[in-house]
Amino acid sequence: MASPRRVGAETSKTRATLLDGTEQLILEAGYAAVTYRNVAAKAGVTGGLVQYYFPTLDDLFLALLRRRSDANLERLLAALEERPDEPLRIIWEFNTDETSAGLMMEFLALANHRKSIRSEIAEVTRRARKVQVDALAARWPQYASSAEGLSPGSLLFLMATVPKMMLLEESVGIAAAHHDVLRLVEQYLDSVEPTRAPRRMQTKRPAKRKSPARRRHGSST
Amino acid sequence: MASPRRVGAETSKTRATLLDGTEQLILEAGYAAVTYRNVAAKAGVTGGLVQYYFPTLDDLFLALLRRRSDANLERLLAALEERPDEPLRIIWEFNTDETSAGLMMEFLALANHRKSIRSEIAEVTRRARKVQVDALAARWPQYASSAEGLSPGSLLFLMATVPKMMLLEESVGIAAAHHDVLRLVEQYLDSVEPTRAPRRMQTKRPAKRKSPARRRHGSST
DNA sequence: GTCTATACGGCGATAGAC
DNA sequence: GTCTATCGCCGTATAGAC
Repeated sequence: MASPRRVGAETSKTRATLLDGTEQLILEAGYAAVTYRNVAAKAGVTGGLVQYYFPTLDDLFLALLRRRSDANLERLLAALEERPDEPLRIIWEFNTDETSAGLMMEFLALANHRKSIRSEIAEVTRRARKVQVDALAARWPQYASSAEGLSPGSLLFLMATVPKMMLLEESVGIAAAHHDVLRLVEQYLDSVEPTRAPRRMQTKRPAKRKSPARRRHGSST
Repeated sequence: MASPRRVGAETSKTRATLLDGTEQLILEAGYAAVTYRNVAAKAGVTGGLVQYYFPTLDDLFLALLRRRSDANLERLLAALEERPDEPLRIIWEFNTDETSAGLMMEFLALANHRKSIRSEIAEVTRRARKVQVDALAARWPQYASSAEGLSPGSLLFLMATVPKMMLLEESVGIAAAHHDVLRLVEQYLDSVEPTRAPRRMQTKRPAKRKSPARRRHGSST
């Protein structure tokens, strides 16, 4: 039925390089800049070769989305295991990661007119949400009292959604009240999830786990 | 400097029809479906004529965005004047409007790779935010006590942003915790903004101002 | 398994005919 | 005010070289 076209191996180094370049391209110029010719130029190969590994652009986007979200999920699980006493801070930081949020927003936009992306986005989001909501539910008494009617799901929705919306707005140049919101959240985090070293010299938050700098290779960040 | 190309009159009826069709096209199939050929086919004219009125696709998108956001702002101002005692409910309803939110999300996505859209989106968002934040600030004592550190700006951010994020997620098929969040918000609205008829027979919210149904012509909804 | 060359129809955009 | 012709770039498909 489906075309018996030949496709490059998933373990190919070239394939990984193409994915790296595509990711960079999306971050720099938006998903619309992802064309066979652009991706090929970035990697110094021909367009046909890109097509050899990714027969359609959907295949390329999908591979990229999967690679990125698998890495993200791993990162999330590692952090939750490493700092079991502050899941909410981890959730906030996880959803504040600029690179991932930027990429995810591009994919969300892509989802509007590429069905294959839509279902995959829904799937990976559900997976990530489940991990996070379970982490909150496990220590729910700690958070339950903070607002009447609050559930693990709704708290997670806010903590996952608000930073993404802030990043989205910032990307078009709107920053109204973002600072206020940030203060509000940090205040809330301090109250429901006091850190082991309760007071620092500054009002600064405890350091991020890792620099969010863009590495060229995909398995981190 | 700029090209001295000929452009159709802004008052043209054909022009308005083209805008209507484009809006419909975006809602049905995403902004990527907006091509001269598609828009022309929908209106039963030739692609060249569409280009006569909108020399570039940017011009078309921009005209659409302006028309829609002007209408929205008018609608918002009218509602605030009509029900001066419940600005927060109005803000929530305003940002929950499906058609507008869907359109705005498409434009937000578009903004990622069309600079002209980006700046216009920022501009209209700022205008709408200002109207809303002023409405809240005017009766701030009523809301100030609900959470420590809450400011008109941050409350508005949440009330404007949360429903949009819910609609965005729903559009890709995610509904996790949305019901919980909705309950939470309604509970909050009831507490800080009790309606004049304080208790109904049902738990139902007071009726929406207007059906959000899609009209063919753009000056409403 | 990897990679190149070439072809096709649809696209945005431009210039200019009617 | 309306419409056609044309240009260069796009995704995609295929055939075949190494």
